[in-house]
Amino acid sequence: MTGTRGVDTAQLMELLSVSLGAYYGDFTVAAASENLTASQGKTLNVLRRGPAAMRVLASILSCDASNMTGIVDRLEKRGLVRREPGLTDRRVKNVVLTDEGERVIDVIRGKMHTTRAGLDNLSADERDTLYALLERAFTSQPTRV
Amino acid sequence: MTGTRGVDTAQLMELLSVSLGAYYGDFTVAAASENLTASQGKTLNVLRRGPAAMRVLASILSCDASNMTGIVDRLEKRGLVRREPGLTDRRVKNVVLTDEGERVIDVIRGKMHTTRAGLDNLSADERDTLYALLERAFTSQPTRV
DNA sequence: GGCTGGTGCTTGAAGTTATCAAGCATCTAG
DNA sequence: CTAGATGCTTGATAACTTCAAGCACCAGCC
Repeated sequence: MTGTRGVDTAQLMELLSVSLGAYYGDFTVAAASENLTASQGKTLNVLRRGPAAMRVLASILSCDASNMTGIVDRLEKRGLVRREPGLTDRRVKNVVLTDEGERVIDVIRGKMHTTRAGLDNLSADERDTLYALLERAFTSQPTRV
Repeated sequence: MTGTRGVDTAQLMELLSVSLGAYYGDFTVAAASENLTASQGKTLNVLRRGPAAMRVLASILSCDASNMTGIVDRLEKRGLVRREPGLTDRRVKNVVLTDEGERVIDVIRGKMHTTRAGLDNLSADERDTLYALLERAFTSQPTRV
């Protein structure tokens, strides 16, 4: 039962922007409830996967490296993150979540009720399908390397 | 047919953040190529559906109404947008795309090559499925309120 | 060794975004 | 007509964002 209708790419991209807006709004409100800006929240969210160098963070967040300096400064001042010198390359600063930072981002994720409720409109099979489609469309290579 | 099975909500939300991050980065780069910030581009993108009052724009973009004033000011100064007084309510300012504004947002959409290429990894049926799933998950239908 | 070029991060300047409090104009209810 | 609510703007303050410039470090090369 796939063929809902003949959706063209433009319509799909339009719906993507709407979906992004809904997700982003949900995330922003959740981050604000922990007194974090959207950019700070996004940074914690990326770091939840593991430590990352400044320039890697900048690349993932699609911003200039110099911008990350200020964002990480403020997160570090709050004790949510810390900089560790790179082992092999001393120019590199690896940014690591502190325990408190990990706690905060998990709280934020838990507060994304709108997104969670939306996904609950799908069955388990449908969520699997959505996962597989997003993975093919948006990740260069599947997680199953 | 990747056949990923048993995906929990947390994994799906993680992939959503990655996917929407990729879309956002693609959009931001495309907007920058037309000398627009991400917020300005998002505003034009919303207006592509039709005119909208300031407070409606603020609501869709999840920001304070006072913030829209500045963004629309700058777009208006460039001739991409214009304010029109509301017909029934004179407090309302309806923001309308100019022909030039319409041209610019269409150019930006056309430059989102990464997203387009990703969607091209899916078959027509799969795109229909993705559309239906995103619609169910992210657009709030007044089904039973 | 010492040079040279390239990379990773930070600083400073300038503009944009974001929120809040306050204000004006207008609408609506009573 | 008055009172309260709504739509938008202004001003203040902080954060974000980019760019150019600079420092520290790495790599290759004579």
